Amino acid sequence: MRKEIKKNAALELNPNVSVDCVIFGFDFDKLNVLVINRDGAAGVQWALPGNLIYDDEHLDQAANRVLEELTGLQNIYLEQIGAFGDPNRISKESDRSWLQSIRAQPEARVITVAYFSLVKMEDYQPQPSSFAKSAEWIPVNEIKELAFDHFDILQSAKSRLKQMIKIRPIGFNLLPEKFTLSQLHKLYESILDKPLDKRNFRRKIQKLNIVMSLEEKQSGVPHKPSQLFMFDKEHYLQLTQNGFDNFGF
Amino acid sequence: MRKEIKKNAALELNPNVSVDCVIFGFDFDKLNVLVINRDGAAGVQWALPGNLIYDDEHLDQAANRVLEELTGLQNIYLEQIGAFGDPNRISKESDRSWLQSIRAQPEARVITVAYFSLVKMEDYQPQPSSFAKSAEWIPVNEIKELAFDHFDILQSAKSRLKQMIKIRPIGFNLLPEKFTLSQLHKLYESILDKPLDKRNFRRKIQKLNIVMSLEEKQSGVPHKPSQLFMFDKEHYLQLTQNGFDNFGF
DNA sequence: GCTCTTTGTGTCATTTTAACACTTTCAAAT
DNA sequence: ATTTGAAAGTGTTAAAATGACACAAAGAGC
Repeated sequence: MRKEIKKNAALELNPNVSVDCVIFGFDFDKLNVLVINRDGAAGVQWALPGNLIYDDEHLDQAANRVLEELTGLQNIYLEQIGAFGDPNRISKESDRSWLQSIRAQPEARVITVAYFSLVKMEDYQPQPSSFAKSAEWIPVNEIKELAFDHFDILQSAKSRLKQMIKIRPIGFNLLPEKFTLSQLHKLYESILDKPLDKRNFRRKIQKLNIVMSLEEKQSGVPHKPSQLFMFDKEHYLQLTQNGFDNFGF
Repeated sequence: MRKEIKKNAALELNPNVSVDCVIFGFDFDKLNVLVINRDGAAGVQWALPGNLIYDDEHLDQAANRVLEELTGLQNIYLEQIGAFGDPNRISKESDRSWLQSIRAQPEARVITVAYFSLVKMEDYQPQPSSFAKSAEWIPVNEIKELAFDHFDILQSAKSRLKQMIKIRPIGFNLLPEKFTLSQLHKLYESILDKPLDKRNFRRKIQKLNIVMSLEEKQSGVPHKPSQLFMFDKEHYLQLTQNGFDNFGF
């Protein structure tokens, strides 16, 4: 009988726990984050996509759900950053009133579990004016403020990404299937936020054996066309499993 | 007025969020974890110390509180691992009945936020039979099972510790103020779970400039007495702040 | 003074890193 | 057809880091 009650509760939101996603995308030039906007009194205000979890839902499931509800994408690289739970996280008045409009219990103490995810930007171009909430890609470095404690979460996400990319070749999730080494190079520079020597970078990547050069070349570019590469899943998996200490740039 | 209500709620436990602590200690030979025991039908069952959070409490505060309630220790190194929230985490029958006995809402969906902490074992020796719950240091490698999802949490804690110790010199939190290089050496071997060449280890540590050799030597040991060292806070802080990429063993 | 146990130390061959500049290839413009 | 602009691609060298390896020194206990 207790079980029955729980089953009925299946579709109930847990008022105390939410997930928020820091969704990174790379436009071949810089790192971007997908944010949703709300129109407030003081102009546009950005927030990370997120929502309360359902009572019978895994945290990872909830994050995937939020991601899919927003972008329609499935099977996306997603990793937990951690829990954020300052009881005073809703300090700004604008945050308060926003919550009033979307939550059944706007004053509840909420712990949020943050995730970061890596998507290929080509896979999702937000429509300029979609229905409920409109989303937008914003360059990471241009973001100075976000709702709630989302700016802190973003900072954590950035540093976690920085850390992870030195340990595992997750950067590939941000690139299309075929890419050039220059694009990969630029990607690493964007994430690590510092210039990397071109020749040393290429040497290091190639020695890892995680990229395979294709027969194909770029075309239509007004300069020497670049070799295209794919990444070598077998070696990649091996490396991610064995831990792979040394990607140190 | 809303505020008043919140104030009254200050002492209320949030039924949906708990913290659990993986408390590591080093006995100069191997890594240990502090677990609390419960007597069940099927013999002794260990669990990580943890509890529900209060509604007005920071997560970090809650973890510190749990740690202090159990050991009396304050200002301990503590770092969040992440949130664990399998809705089926209470699958074992023994877990269920235990919860019945300690929680007001034993069936509630609980998200737990896990922390790992590093303490000097000399600072806390659990009394063989303290009052409510008795705690015990158990060698990490001997732990095969824990209540709830605590075993998963322990695994995460171990791998996080492995990771962190390569990036920051946090190992010092596990040693007394004065220690020998052999002790430090053994500590690293225990955490990384592999042998490290003695001379190469010493070379590397010394080059980092985070240890200062004291004038003092070990005494009373039936072999050549070892030089004692302290760690150099200034250099340590510098290194932890600047990120410090390369501790790679 | 002999034994046991742990400390403490140096070298060398190999690998890894960082710094650095010029030629090639294509498209577009003239 | 030739020129121009823009990014691709490529190798060497000096310095630093790594990993492998063995033996003498110091004290306690007998």
